[in-house]
Amino acid sequence: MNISEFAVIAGVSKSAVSRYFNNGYLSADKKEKIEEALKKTGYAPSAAARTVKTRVTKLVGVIIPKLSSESCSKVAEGISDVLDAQGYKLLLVNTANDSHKEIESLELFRQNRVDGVILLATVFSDLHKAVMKKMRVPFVIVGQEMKGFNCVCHNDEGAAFALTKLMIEKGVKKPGIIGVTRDDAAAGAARWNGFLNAVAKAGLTFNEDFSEMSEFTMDSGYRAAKRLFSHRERPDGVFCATDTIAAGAELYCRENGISIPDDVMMCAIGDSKMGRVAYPSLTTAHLHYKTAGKEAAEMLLHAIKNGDEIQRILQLDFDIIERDSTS
Amino acid sequence: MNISEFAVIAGVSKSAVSRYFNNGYLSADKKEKIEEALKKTGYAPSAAARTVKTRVTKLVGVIIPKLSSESCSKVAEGISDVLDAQGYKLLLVNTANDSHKEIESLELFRQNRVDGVILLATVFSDLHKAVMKKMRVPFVIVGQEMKGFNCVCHNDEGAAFALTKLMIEKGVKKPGIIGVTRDDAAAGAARWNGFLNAVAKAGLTFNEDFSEMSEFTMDSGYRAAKRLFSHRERPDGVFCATDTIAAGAELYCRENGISIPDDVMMCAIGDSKMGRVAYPSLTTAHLHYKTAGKEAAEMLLHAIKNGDEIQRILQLDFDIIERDSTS
DNA sequence: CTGAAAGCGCTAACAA
DNA sequence: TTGTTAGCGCTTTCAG
Repeated sequence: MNISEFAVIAGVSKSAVSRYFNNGYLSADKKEKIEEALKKTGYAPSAAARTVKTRVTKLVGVIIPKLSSESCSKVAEGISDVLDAQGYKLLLVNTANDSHKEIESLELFRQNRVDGVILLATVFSDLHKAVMKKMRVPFVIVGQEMKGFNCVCHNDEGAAFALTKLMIEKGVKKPGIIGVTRDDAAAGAARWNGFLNAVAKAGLTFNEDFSEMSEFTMDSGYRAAKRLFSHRERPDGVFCATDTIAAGAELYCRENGISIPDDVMMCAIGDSKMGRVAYPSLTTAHLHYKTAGKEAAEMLLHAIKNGDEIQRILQLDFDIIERDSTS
Repeated sequence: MNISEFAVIAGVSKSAVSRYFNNGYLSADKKEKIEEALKKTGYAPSAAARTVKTRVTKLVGVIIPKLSSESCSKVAEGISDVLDAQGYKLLLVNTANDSHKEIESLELFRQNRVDGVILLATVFSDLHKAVMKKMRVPFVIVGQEMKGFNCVCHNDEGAAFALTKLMIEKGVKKPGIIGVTRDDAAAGAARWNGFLNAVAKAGLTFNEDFSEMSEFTMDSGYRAAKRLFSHRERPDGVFCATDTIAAGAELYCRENGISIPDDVMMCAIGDSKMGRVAYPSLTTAHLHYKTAGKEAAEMLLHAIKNGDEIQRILQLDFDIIERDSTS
């Protein structure tokens, strides 16, 4: 059913119906008629037709690399919270870390005339940047700092620094690290830097044997720990890029009689639920994921409303949570 | 820019442009012209205008109660995987367990002429059912069985039964339970029933003191465990409705010198990451969340394509994962 | 294979 | 406060 048919049924004009759903410049009499007919017919105006006319969609495109990850889903929830409180709808794409899909999604968003885009960051190519520049709508990147774009990010380097410093203050002399690829600016590069800086600043020399690369999984963390502890000399404190990796590393230690924190301290970033439950419970840095999502959404809304050209970068601080793995 | 302006720039007719984006009933010459102009202008056709004309949206509405929960986000990921492989877009609403918001979302979906709706289930009111019936598009409910609707659900009762049976076979004589509200048909009622049936079938009598109610959080699980173990007599095996609850309960036990599995065995449903890391590692039932999401999406697509009137209920089985908490 | 033209469902002047 | 009317950007006959 369309507005004309519905208007006939309600016994009013098209305009009256349109006004009912918009301004409300309407007599009580007609209003009532419309409401009655609404109950009878279940008519709902077509958002598409309205969009053609008004050019407003109240749509925001959101790109998530991996919805099932704890951090991503928290950010997404934050975004959703503020966006739909403001009457915006979410067009959600889970790219599964496929950068080709990210580009496609951007095209999709353009066709759907989204009012803005929020992008959870992982690895950015030049193609990304080019396509992003081409979009004429406001953009917010979450989780990574990037020249020329609005960003909401975490203090990854600071958190890695603080955690490493903490271990050193607790007596660690031979710090080690299980990190991730530096292609990932936030979880990779920044956290490596924070770790390395803390080691240098403490006047310790960093033993290359005490560093391993890992994927973002427990199993990979487990295997990295295995490699790490296979050398004759062993670290007495390990910083892991993520809680998940640390959980795998703790598992390896437990299975191989390496005592945490006595033989080796351990800490990581993320404050996932896992870390609290792990044994020993994991010292970690809490990153405000949900808040990041909320802030990103608010930043986007601001940009949409004010057509801002000036970029903003918001960095959220972290909280260190000391638990048994460094006690 | 619209199709007419773009057509002028490309030096072809509107129709040619339209054909380019649809059939492709087009000479190579014009095709080339259009592609060139596309690069120059970055024109993208308006999905809304197309929808007004064709009445197809390729949109699916998805309602999630709590995006940041591990199980929900896995289901969502599964849904997303198959839906956007088929060119469908996701209109995502996180209702935060607010049933009022669920109803609103349905209205939103109707205005946006979604081709179908997937609803992650928690607690259903009559209002829900009424509104759902009113929608003229296919519907799939995930996580709960419900007469009159397509469903993809888990064998909650079977999993609870199997887990409880397992503990009893391992020597548990005084089984206890930390459950959730029966208003939740799946995580509540079904799992209670599975537990109770297993106890009865084993010829054991169930001591009312050995049952506690919990929310879906670790803290609540912790407190429930505290109450559970405050009686003079204690259970020697506890089934928890969810891994999260069990994690809280394990924490309580560890802090209070109650040894798992020696003093009390423990198990739960969900196979969350936490359970693997927990100490002792948690015996659990793996529910195929991501698969459920995929199946739901496929069921929906099927219904959309075939306009099926006949309801289907798909029940996914579980896998028992034995770990140290019942070893 | 192509272009002109009608019309999808709605909104927003405009004149009443 | 109301109804009439002219489009919004697109697709799709229809006649060439």
